[in-house]
Amino acid sequence: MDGDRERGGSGAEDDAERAFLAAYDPRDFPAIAVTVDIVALTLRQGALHVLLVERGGRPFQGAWALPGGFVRAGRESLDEAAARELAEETGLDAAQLDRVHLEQLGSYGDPGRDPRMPVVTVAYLAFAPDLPEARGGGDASAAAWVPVADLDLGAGHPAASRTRQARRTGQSFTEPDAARPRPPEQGPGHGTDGGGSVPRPADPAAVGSAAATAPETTQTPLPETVRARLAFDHARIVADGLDRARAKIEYTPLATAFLGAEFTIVELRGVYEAVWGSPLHAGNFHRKVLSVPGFVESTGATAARGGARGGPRARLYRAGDARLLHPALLRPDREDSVR
Amino acid sequence: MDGDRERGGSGAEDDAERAFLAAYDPRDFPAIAVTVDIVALTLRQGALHVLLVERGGRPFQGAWALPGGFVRAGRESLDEAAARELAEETGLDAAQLDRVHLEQLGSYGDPGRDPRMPVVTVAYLAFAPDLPEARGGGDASAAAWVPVADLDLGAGHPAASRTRQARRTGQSFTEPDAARPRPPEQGPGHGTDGGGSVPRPADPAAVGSAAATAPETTQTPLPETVRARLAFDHARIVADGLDRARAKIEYTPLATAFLGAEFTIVELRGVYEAVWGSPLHAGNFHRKVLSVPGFVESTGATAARGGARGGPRARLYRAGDARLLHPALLRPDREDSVR
DNA sequence: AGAATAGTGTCTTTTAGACACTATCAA
DNA sequence: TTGATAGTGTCTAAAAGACACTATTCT
Repeated sequence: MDGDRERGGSGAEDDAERAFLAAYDPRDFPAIAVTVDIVALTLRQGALHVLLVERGGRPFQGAWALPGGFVRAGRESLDEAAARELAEETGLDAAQLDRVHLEQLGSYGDPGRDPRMPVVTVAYLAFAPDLPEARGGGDASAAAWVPVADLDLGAGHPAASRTRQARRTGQSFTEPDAARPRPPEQGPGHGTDGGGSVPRPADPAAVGSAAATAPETTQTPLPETVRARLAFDHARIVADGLDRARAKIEYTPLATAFLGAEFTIVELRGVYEAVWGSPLHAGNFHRKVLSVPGFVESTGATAARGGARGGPRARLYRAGDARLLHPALLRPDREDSVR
Repeated sequence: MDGDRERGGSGAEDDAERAFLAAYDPRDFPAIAVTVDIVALTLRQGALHVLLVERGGRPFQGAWALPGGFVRAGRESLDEAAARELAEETGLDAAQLDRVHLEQLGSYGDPGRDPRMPVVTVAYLAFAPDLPEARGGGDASAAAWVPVADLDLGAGHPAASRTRQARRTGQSFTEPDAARPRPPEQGPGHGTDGGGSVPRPADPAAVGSAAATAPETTQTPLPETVRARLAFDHARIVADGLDRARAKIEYTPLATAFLGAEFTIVELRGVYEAVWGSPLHAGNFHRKVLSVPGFVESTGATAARGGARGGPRARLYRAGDARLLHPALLRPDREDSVR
């Protein structure tokens, strides 16, 4: 439903329609502020990072929040607003933005989520290749790519995964998210998606090649405040975004959106390991990726040099033309605990 | 991001925070009307139906639209607004509503989607068991369950599936949706979901048992106007909802939400066939459903009578406690055309 | 009696995953 | 030279799907 449907009237001639619209007063209707917020994910040094901004104003002054802003009513679509805000916050130009995958995540409008007024935010999820350091552009006092592992997303675990699905079912998580079953997506509202309680540990410290590829270059020492909870309900939005990302790379080739135009299978595996938070079998992963039609296509070239500590030079690939992976790359570790 | 972050200020003491909020004027911010619209699906006589209301007022007077209405700013969550509107439109009480699955589908806010003013609608998707005839309650002049097959959802095909994903990629659909690969979900905005262009036809007229179970009881002769395009962008929202529904029953036990508390495997198969629009192998389906842990559990009882034209009495089951199906029931027919 | 139907058995193909192995390259 | 690494081969188990078959019930 859109707008009212109370006021009657009969006869649907164009003239009457035009007259009606001319006499229409939008202020007769309840209004809510509408914003977009972006969960922008990227890989830096083999670890998953999310773009956050430090709030310059109240409320939650000094706290970290998702980049975003008001939708320009009637002048842009929600998608356009999200792209615009992402560009403003990252300083990306149109060409770079083109390489970023952007999709709607869901809307959040609980009363009181913003203490000032009713605000509905339409959250977006972005997958970006490694981007230049965020300039605290726009109106944020600072912007930074923050390792997802450093966030406290509300369930008391560092890896940040179990969202309200898990909380809803009352299951207690004793393991990081690698053990979660694949959650098909859905809006943030209701749902039947699982959270799995899984007994078997999957050593998160040993997330193989992702970490291996990256020497101990501790970039931007992260502000203490990041460990504090995010502003508004942004912790939940980020958690939902991570859930979506983890599910999405199972069925789509979107993992390639985290990489450059050309990449090796090992780098691609690094994406999956970083997003899923668990190591994958190198040999099987390699064979599987090549067996999915349209996932990647060979460039014929090979990487400039071999593995970090030796080994043959890896072949280079670029993203294929598939929009869906078939067969899919299912997450391991969901045991049979999908109940 | 929520609300402004421009106005500076330092020091985050609680008193200052309170003072700030007291002095805050929400009218400083651009406002947009926010509504919820519900794509409510159910099965009637073995065919998938969607709940529509006839618009009593302008614009689109006399056209069919999704049920929905304004969100009561600050007084209810989006989920609550959707549940309220659904109850109002169907006349369901709380107990019945409890058996309806409701989840957020996505938000739609293109400029001009409502000719009167900027409106963002948060669409919801509902799966309901066969409900009493919709009373044109609330403010709609009429409400009716309309067979999805009778809708013209914009791509020139009766089955209503290919959405803007297909249009975006410029693929031309020559087949109904049975041939679509499984689309992982995503918001309505961007995406990489496929639309598959598939050569092999899957006779949509022969949707086996679903139709077979239902004798030729042509219910409510459908108004001519339904074949006209839906109001606003509701055709696209319905198409997105159908896509979501088709994907969702692959990985979740939500197909049971279309049935009563107790059901037979054959009835469950009818749900899949109606939603996917293609016949399934009875024997394999039966074995597969029973092999998925937590999908259904036996009640011990059997149906009152056997199949319509003979056969043994089917056993009765109820929904199990699984939130996800593992292994999933993947849609057939996606060929290898997932590219 | 005849026909349709619920449910099971069995076989083949595909896919997932474990493991072993070779060839290549960095240090 | 040593050791890590890219990539392949092979085997087993799980799952998908085709087909045949039995037993039960309606007309």
